[in-house]
Amino acid sequence: MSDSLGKVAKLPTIRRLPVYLHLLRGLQGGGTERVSSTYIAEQLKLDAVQVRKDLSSTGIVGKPRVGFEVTGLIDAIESFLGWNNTTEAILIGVGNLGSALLGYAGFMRHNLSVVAAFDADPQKAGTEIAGKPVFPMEKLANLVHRLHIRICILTVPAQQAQGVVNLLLAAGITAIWNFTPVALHVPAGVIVQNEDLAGGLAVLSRRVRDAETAHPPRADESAEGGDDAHH
Amino acid sequence: MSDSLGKVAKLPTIRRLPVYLHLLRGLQGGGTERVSSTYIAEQLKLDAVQVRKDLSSTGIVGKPRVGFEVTGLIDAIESFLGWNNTTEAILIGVGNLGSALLGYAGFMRHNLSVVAAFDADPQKAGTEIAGKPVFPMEKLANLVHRLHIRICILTVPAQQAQGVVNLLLAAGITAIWNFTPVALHVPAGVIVQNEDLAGGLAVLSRRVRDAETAHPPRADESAEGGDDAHH
DNA sequence: TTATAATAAGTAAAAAATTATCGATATACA
DNA sequence: TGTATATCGATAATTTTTTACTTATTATAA
Repeated sequence: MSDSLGKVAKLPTIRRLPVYLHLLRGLQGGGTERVSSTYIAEQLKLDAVQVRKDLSSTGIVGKPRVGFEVTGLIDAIESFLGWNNTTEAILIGVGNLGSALLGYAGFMRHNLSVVAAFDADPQKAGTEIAGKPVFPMEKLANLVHRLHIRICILTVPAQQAQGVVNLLLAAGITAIWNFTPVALHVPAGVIVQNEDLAGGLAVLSRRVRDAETAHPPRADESAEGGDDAHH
Repeated sequence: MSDSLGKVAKLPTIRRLPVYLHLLRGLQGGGTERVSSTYIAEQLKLDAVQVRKDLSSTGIVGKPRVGFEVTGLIDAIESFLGWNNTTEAILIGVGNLGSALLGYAGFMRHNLSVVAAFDADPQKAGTEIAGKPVFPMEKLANLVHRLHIRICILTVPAQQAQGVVNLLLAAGITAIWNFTPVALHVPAGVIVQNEDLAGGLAVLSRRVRDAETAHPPRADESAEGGDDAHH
């Protein structure tokens, strides 16, 4: 029921925290010092009670009639997520998606630093992408060991996913951010976070399909009804 | 309670459907004709009852002692998601992530076809990325209108997100797959599917942090305890 | 100093999602 | 032909998540 820092927060809450963080950083940049749950809820189209509950799970407390300190909130969320100190990670599979993630500035803002990339294609070894060196797979074990890397971003083709994971496990990786559609097989204690884009596309597709069957598309355009939900 | 095709399925179920689909396609490729919920659950580390419930929401029925027809299941899931006929979409913002998504073969497998990309940078206009033409923003309205495009993949920088969305709405777009961390403001009836990667990273970070506080990391490696959950 | 209004926080209720239980059915095998 | 067993489907129980409601606190202004 209690946690080392803040209370227990469940998955949907944790997923919303970065959204709050983004809004709060914007407010901070604009010089705002305090913010109410009501305001946040309005901006994010959420329920004010839910906002308060989410925020309270990070351990922060607000003042009645005043709201929350923007800076304090940001700190609380960041420390709750472990985003206040940099974590190093590697990335495997420098294809389309892998290359994009290497260049994705968002990571640094969230204090995940990709220190090296790997690819099975010998052509890619020795090159740099977005300033990150790409190594051949043979160097994986050594480098992971030497730098004490724990986290790996996995962006290899589906066919190779499990094979690569076996190498990762042998090298000592304990957390995998899995962008492949494969259900990875790992021993207990190894964290796998699945981030298959197909899931989001499925939800979008279904909602589009529902909207269309509700009011079939005609030659002219239309834009009413339906609903805008969060994932 | 009932739907035009299949029963109502809630978000978590819909998110799992592509995972089933991936497994089923693999089985189909291997020549397997029938599969049981028990087997699927085992492979995907899910509960067999949940698998049956998920599948039943697509309208398919299985046979006791036999299981489900692999091909029938694939068809059912695809048609439930609207993935049996191609939908055309555009993409806006040809940065790192946008370029990657343009080249992401996964889309075609899911019958979402990106027919054109747009970018505010005039340098990029006229080029091609992954075989897709990149146009300047001025051509947006005309092209969307002419091709009756409804769906847009949004991969622009956060600062420009809402501005671009306003253009999209004016052009007649009714569904946005939003890869920015911005809470978009759209009128009722327009579908926004948020796909911020920060949410997944937050869950991963928190799980790593939890695992570390549970058994603090020492100089040597370790890999026990914890749990491997789906998002 | 007191009244008022905005807001947080705690408690309770409702809804959604997951997991468990049980009966029915179809195949395999004696 | 009859029996055993794997599997589905439906119902129920549990847990999680969201929403609603009530109480308490604090700044503001009369």
